[in-house]
Amino acid sequence: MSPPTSSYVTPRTMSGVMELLPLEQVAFEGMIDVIRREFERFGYLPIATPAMELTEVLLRKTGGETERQVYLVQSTGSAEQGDDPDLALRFDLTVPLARYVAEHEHQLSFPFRRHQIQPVYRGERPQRGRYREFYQCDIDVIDRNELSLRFDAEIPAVINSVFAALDFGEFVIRLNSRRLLAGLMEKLEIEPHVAALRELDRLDRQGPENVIASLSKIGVTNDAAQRLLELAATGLRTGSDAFTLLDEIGGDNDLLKQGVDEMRAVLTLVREWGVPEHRFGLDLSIARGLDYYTGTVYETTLVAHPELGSICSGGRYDDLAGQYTKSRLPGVGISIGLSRLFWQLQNADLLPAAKSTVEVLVGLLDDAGLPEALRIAAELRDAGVNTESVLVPDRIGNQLKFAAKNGIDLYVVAGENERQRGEVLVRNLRTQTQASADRKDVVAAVQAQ
RNA sequence: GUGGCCGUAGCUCAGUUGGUUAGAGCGCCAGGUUGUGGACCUGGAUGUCGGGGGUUCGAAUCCCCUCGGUCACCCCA
Repeated sequence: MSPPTSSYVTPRTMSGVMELLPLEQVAFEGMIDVIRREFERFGYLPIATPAMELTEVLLRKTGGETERQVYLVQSTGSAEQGDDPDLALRFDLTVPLARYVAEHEHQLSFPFRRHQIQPVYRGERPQRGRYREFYQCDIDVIDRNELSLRFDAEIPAVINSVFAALDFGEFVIRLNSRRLLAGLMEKLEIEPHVAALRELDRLDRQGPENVIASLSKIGVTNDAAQRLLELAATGLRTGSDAFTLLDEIGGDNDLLKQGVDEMRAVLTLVREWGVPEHRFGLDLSIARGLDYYTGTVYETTLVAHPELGSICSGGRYDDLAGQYTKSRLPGVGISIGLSRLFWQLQNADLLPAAKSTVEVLVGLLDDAGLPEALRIAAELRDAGVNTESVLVPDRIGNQLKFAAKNGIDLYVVAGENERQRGEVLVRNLRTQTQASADRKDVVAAVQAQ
């Protein structure tokens, strides 16, 4: 890529990674702050796991598909010796969690609620809004032996608080049950459950004709496929409509009866958790491709932007850490794909105007004013105001331009004129107003803005 | 991993059937304004036309290879 005559290497990142400019980074981290705050309001504790795991730990559970997407890690020394890579980058936060809980089971308290906000890595062909390194924001609850269905309802309550706080418009949490779907398939005499679930999950992308065709390939009769899709086509049912639909499905077999009963209980509990009726419902087309889900599954979409797809999804798994321990550790949780969500919001122009973490720029018009400028800045910092100091005098126009370009709303300066009068100038760039204040009142004048 | 499309300035692109020193808008920098920002005006910088090879008197333009990007599938956040 770089010309051989040039001594420079073209500065670039690999494709499929998200690197932001400072003001974008401020917005991104602002979202993380909100998400973490809401997670912690519900009692979820933070954990962090290493980006790398031992290959044998990471790949124990997975089938061929995920294995293909895992980045193997190896030191050059190890490679020179011809060793196999024994390290790999995590591709989600759930598998590391399983290892973590199994490893530290006896130091943890159950039910164990944890949140984890870290990047994960997938060796995929990069695509629109899909990354090879991206942040996941996960919460999960793990318990021993049995995990009450009440936790299945806590999860939507947390999601509700998170997205209400993020304030990107109305959203809806779609719930379904893998057990219920399995019961339905038993009723319709659809045999390979997992494969059929995956086909169902592709309904929105592939369209009904293709899904029926694929289903017939795995031995599902046309009639059964038709009836399955009819049910899936009912789409989202909120409020009492959800319960009506559950009544209609009934309970022709034990599995179906259990699934319907559980779903009924979960929906009732979500209501009791105080999630508004219009923000959650039953959607029989939600299947989730991941095969470790066994019960309730979730997907969340923005009402005004269905094209963005699911911005938060998860579910219940009856035995999270079966690969690592004899203990039976059921869990339920969700993951927000923050990098993709951020990219989508940015693209849909849904992010608020960029704002700096710097609240005040203290200007400098002449060298003689430096000591005073530094004192003013120190006073502001002591008062808890993030303050950036101009250290080399420049034209005031350039300083204001700098503040404006960098999302700083307030500009404070004590030039020669102000210093003689014992004043400071406080300019608000957003309201385009300014006023002089007594030098001693500078902190109050800034805080009044 | 499979398949399609595209590579010209930092970005979006124009470049007439191959024909002199390759252009525009936006952005960037400077000045207009030695104490007032987003507007306006003036000026400026930046390209081995992704790289290599070939055809030709002549290639950004045609051919081959290669690298990169991108989209769809697979899968998923």
